[in-house]
Amino acid sequence: MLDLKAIRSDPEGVLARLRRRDPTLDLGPILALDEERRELQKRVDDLRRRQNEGSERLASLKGGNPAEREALLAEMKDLAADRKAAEERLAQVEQELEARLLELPNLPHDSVPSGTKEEKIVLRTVGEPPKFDFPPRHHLELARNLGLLDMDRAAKTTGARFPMYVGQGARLELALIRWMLELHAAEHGYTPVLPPYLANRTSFFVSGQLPKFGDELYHCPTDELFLNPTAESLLANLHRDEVLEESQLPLKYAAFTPCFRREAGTYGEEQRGLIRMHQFHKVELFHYTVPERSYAALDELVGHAEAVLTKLGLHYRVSLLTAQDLAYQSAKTIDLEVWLPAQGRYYEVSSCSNCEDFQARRGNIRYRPQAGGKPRFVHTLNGSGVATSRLFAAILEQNQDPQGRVVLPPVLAELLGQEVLGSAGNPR
RNA sequence: GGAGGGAUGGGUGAGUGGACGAAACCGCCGGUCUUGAAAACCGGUGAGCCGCAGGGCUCCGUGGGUUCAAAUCCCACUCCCUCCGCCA
Repeated sequence: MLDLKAIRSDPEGVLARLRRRDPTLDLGPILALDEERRELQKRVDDLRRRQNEGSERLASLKGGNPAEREALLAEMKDLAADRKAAEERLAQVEQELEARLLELPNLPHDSVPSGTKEEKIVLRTVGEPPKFDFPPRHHLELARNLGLLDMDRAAKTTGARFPMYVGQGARLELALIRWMLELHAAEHGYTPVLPPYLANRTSFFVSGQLPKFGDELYHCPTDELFLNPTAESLLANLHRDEVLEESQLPLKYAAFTPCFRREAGTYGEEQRGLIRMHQFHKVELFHYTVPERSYAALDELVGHAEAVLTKLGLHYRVSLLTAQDLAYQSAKTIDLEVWLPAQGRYYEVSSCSNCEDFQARRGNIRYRPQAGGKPRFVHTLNGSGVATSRLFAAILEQNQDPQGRVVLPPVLAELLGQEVLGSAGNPR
């Protein structure tokens, strides 16, 4: 949520920044509603004041002149009725204003380039794409042949685009998850979290999925709960309505959850294999920081996510998203994209964002400055560290051999106790 | 699922219709004392809206209601705790 005061004090400036992200955005209705709200508020305040004064007089009049008392009582009844009417209109205007404000996305940071999704800036490329003297196989083919995935039976039990990891596939997936969580906890100073996988409506308003992106969420209407689409939603609500001490900051959490997304729409080739699933696994990193530190924290966060890829020896690149490509709640986003040889392109496995005070404002998450003064909103950052269904796909494709086996990177070979997937003795 | 209890400021917690934005304690800030710190003592210290300001207004889980007037009375809901039942 944007700061209404900031909008009011510089509407043109705010609008210009918003339009870098979406040229169709408009502030007119919000400004008009704000104006109306303030007028109504003044009227209600004034009626209230008169009522408060009358009440005091009435209390002091006890046992006094009955006629005077009677007259005052009649006057007070009118006042109460007027106030009630004004309050009702005020409530309507406030509701409308709130709804419109909740629909506005965050302002892009000045360091974010203008442009469309396709115009993102590749900041650096790490490692080299592996060279194959044979046509690299698709991870789906590799996984099927090696008995790592059973997509057909997943389709039978659940439907298309749900993964079923089996055998060594299940072991590999779990090993990756556990290894990433340990890496962030032990080496990067994160507190590990296993949050609930469902959350209530309020939580998704705070994180920004609602009201605009409800279509993406799986909804359980009997209990009014939603399935977690990313642990960001949960972690952004951990300290909702709290006033933290500055000395506690930064708070850094690493959560593992499955992620559930309806992915309404079609995505062509991405629907094949593990690229775009309704359910995938992700270790999510989240920071609560003071505003002054949040952009330094973004760089650190990207580094923590990158460590996963470099330690696995994967080829990937780092991109800065343009204003039009930013997620709704983000002021600046840096993506990590891993190379999938069979597709001949890079796919996002991590998206690291600074949401500044956008989520903090929605969730009323503040901290008390050490130097004294009023509580201020914290800045929140999130990033995948990283999403594993795609990581799994990249490991298979980048490490395949001519026989269709997978030579595991040393880190994973140690975790699984074997160097090659598909070698003799591999349970099928 | 059944029965009961509860929700008050950064924290604990008192407060059952009119001077209550709210006792007390803790925490935090400032001061006295001290070479310095601690302790002790003194003072200050909730959040937000409107206004240039004086100032006004709101907020005691959420939403409604009663009343001239609600933290306080009534209704509904949410969450937490205890006990019983069921269950991995």
